[in-house]
Amino acid sequence: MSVHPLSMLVRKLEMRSVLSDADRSAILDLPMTKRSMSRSAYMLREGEPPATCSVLIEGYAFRQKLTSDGARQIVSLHLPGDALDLQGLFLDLADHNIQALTQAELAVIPRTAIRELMVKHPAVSVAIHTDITVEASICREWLTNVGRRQAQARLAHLLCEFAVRLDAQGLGTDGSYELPMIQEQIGDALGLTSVHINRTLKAMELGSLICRTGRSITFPNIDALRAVAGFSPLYLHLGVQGT
Amino acid sequence: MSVHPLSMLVRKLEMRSVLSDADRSAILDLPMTKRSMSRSAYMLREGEPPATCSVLIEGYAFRQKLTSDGARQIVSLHLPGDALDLQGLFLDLADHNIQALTQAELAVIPRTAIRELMVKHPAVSVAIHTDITVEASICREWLTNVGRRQAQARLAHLLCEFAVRLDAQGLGTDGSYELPMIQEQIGDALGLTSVHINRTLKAMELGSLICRTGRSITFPNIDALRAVAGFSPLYLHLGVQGT
DNA sequence: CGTTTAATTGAAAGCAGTCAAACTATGTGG
DNA sequence: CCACATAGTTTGACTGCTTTCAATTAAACG
Repeated sequence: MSVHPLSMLVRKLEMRSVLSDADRSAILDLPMTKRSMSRSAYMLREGEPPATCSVLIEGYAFRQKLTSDGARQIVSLHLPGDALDLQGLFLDLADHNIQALTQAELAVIPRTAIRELMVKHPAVSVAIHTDITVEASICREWLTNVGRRQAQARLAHLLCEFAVRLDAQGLGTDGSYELPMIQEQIGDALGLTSVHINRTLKAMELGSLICRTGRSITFPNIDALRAVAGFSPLYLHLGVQGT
Repeated sequence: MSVHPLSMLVRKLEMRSVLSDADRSAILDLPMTKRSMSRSAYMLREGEPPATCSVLIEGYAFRQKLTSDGARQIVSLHLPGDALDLQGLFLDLADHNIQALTQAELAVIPRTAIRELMVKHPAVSVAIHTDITVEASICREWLTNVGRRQAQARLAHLLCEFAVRLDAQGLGTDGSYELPMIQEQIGDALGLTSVHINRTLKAMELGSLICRTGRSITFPNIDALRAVAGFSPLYLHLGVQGT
């Protein structure tokens, strides 16, 4: 059964906004070209005008900023079904880089097409703005995570968030998943070094908070993990199901 | 000469979006009630539905999140003319707290009035969404600041940002300003302790990056400060003037 | 297989945190 | 205007989390 490439985006927008049949099909009728990105490939660079807006069909991606002395901070993570850079619709120049985290498949949509869609379908406009706003909320939580939690809690928090978001996109595998990031990237997302990520993972394993086989992680006691993280999913704005 | 309370908001929105005379006066005609907030008073609490949307007329405010073990992270700072919680228009529950940083004057506007305004005036809608998006951009930069810079660069970055934003709102006093935060709040914004803020301020004073008299700060060499911070104002999306 | 990339581990150093005390400013009531 | 209380700043000594540097092992890839 072949699924429409944008159906996951529709699904995601409908988690937080109400769309009519007309809205739905207008989204699915958006003009788009498919594109494959290899691991680490740049989809957008800081300082460039965001020409297009893509939706992740398969694989993972992240946004990233570099400081003047070359350090990297990952500022967001994207799952299949996520729209990359909807915010670029409102800004002339990108303030960050977007990169493929794994080999990825994109649906590339012209900015103008989305703009027109938003004018014709106010509900879609609201849905898109809601999505942008939720992303901002996640960023605030990440800031809190990096600014105010220690390594283990920070890492636990990221793992909890990833689990909830996978579930929300219908990609959940119940108590276990394949983490698409190498330890250096985890560090870049959490404001830590890869070496310390390694040690922290080991410590969490020792504490029976996680089990690892390669890059696949299992959570024997998700409640304990949430407690360590101080995780509360309110900021993901998923409604009651995200509890 | 008495100025309209919302004129600073209009000014701010026009920095990044084009508004017609009709758009401008529609904003100025928004129904509102004035309200005074004393220092530290809460304007919105996490978990609550955001009932209204206020604009800061005078004084300063900040957003803040608390972790489960009581630590606080300040996630944004607001100057006179800033709209507080425009993003609340799209979410059912607040994911953070908003507090007055100093004694402050607000124009409180009903959510519905803004919603109606946005429907009738698409340009205002775009301006508001642009504003929300820029706030998200600032959050990403803060995340990078906290995650990847050391104390002195982190603090220097905050000081640079504050200077540029004051200028942009027409509140600049050229090479010097009164910082509205106590050292503990600076620490909460930067993911550091108040003690360390104190020591870092002292170090920067010794290094002739800043001069202090009470809470007023002067910048004898703003270029050196920017260099220490690795500050680039692109993320504020002010156009060329923010360079 | 050999090569590259990533994970792991150890030892040492450093940045920032903690705790506690002293000092200064600010504000209030008498 | 003083005395006192409170809030905020400053400083010292010590601890500790995280980084750095370097080397080793394991995994992934062509």
